[in-house]
Amino acid sequence: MGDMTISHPISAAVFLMAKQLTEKQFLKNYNVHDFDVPLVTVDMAIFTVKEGKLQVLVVKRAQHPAKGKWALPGGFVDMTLDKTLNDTAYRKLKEKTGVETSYLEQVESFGGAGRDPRGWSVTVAYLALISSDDIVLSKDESSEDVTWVAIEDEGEKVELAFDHDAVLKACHGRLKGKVQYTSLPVNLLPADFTLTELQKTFEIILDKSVEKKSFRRRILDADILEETGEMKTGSNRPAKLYRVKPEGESYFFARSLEGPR
Amino acid sequence: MGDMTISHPISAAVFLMAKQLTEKQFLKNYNVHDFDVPLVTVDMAIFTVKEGKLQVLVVKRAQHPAKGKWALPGGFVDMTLDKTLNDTAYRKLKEKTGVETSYLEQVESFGGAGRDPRGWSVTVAYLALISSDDIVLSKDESSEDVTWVAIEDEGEKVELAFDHDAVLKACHGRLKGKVQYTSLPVNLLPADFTLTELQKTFEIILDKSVEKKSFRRRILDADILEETGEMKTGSNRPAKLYRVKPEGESYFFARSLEGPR
DNA sequence: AGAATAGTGTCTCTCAGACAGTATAAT
DNA sequence: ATTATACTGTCTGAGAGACACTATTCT
Repeated sequence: MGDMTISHPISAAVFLMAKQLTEKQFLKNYNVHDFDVPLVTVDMAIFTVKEGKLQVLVVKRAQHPAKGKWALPGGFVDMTLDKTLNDTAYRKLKEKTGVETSYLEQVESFGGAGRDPRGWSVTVAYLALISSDDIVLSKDESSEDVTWVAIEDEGEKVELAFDHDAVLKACHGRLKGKVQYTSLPVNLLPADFTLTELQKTFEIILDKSVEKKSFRRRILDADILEETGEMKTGSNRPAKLYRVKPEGESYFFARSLEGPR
Repeated sequence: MGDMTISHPISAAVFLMAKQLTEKQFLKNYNVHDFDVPLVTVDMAIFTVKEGKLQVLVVKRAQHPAKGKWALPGGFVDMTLDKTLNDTAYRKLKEKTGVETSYLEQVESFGGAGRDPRGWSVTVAYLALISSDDIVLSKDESSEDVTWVAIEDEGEKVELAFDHDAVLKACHGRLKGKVQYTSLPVNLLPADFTLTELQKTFEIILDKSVEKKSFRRRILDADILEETGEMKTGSNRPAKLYRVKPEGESYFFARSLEGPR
């Protein structure tokens, strides 16, 4: 394809013409390719709790750049498929995990000249939470491998391509922060769960223990769960099963968990 | 970060070649303009408190598209001037207000096919807080007018171009949300201020009154301010002047302001 | 002196932490 | 019966709200 780029940032001709045109005429003459523009991607930190650990999904890149390196799943906005950035995020989530519905939240955008060797680029980072039950990992032509890696608190283990260490850190930070004063972790569990399971999930993310009575009081008083009527057996005393009430997935508490005195 | 998706937008030729190339060769052949890419802009909600009201800076667009309409200040990332998105934001803030340092926070990115008539576009929204003392408004060739408009809570008055109503709403929402549990409003005041002035600022943003004693206890116990030693005279009893300690500008409280019982 | 604004004393209320106690299952 | 897990009772303490009180300046 011929390179018709005019150097940064706007051609003088186009600029001057713009002045006396109607909007319609202006748009007719407007061509994105007259500019140097950043690349735009969406990258995701898809978290789950598995084997008692908070884990994040990474893919091994099958293609340049950073071929063979681990990275957060993501990709270019597809201007034909995606009406919004959220669409891109949902599409990527679906492609990698098969999951349709789960908690999705935009975290932060990273942009700069140095973060991708292809040039000035912007990535919009998303955070996704899914139950490890729901997942069937699947790779596509862009990744030669997909796997979960545990987040060992302070210093994630696998080294990631591009600036994905920073992206992951931002997403992990957001998750940890919000767990202090929201009910977010309900989105990491299957539809029905016990209070002990929920508490364990909080503890894993916060990487500290939570006092049982306070926890139950807090969650139950918030009135965001309802009993399913079923019990979970298998351990010793059976435990009540709960499910999230509609709208209960992102309750905000007025007070943060404070941790031990 | 991006994998090379085959479908639109990449040319099949480039894609096939990529497969057996080294990264160096790949990058040599890589050209941003082979793709249809979104436009990327930064837009800002610059807030200040003036005349007892929370106000936001808007500019009247001097050029297409949306010529003659009010909009949030912003513009394209300048790939030569800006090393990161934050640089773009700082540059825009400086251009419009002359302010160098103030509180700046990335809020959310908005992307979609319909939000700008020039095509699929992404804007990274930033929130800035400045003291109304520091400002000298200045327009440039992109705006024919610049002004402050009061945010009349629930339903901002001036109608904004593009989807800037939504962008402003997101920024305003973030501000209001964080004022519940942070010390953010200190960034809206001049360097030295009294506790009453600070309280008033909180009240203006929250659009509700705050109890005096609780407020002073909360702020003082947080240990984020220091006395300047000076007093502010002019009203009746003089008031102690305080300034923000280093690192005190974004203190997080463990409990939210709760409002009247 | 009276008005206005700055600043304090102190009570109540809510909710998190602590921790011991009770309940119900598996073995 | 013992053990393991689920669940509760109830005390303490931190910090927010309420509101009356004192302090210092102005007119």
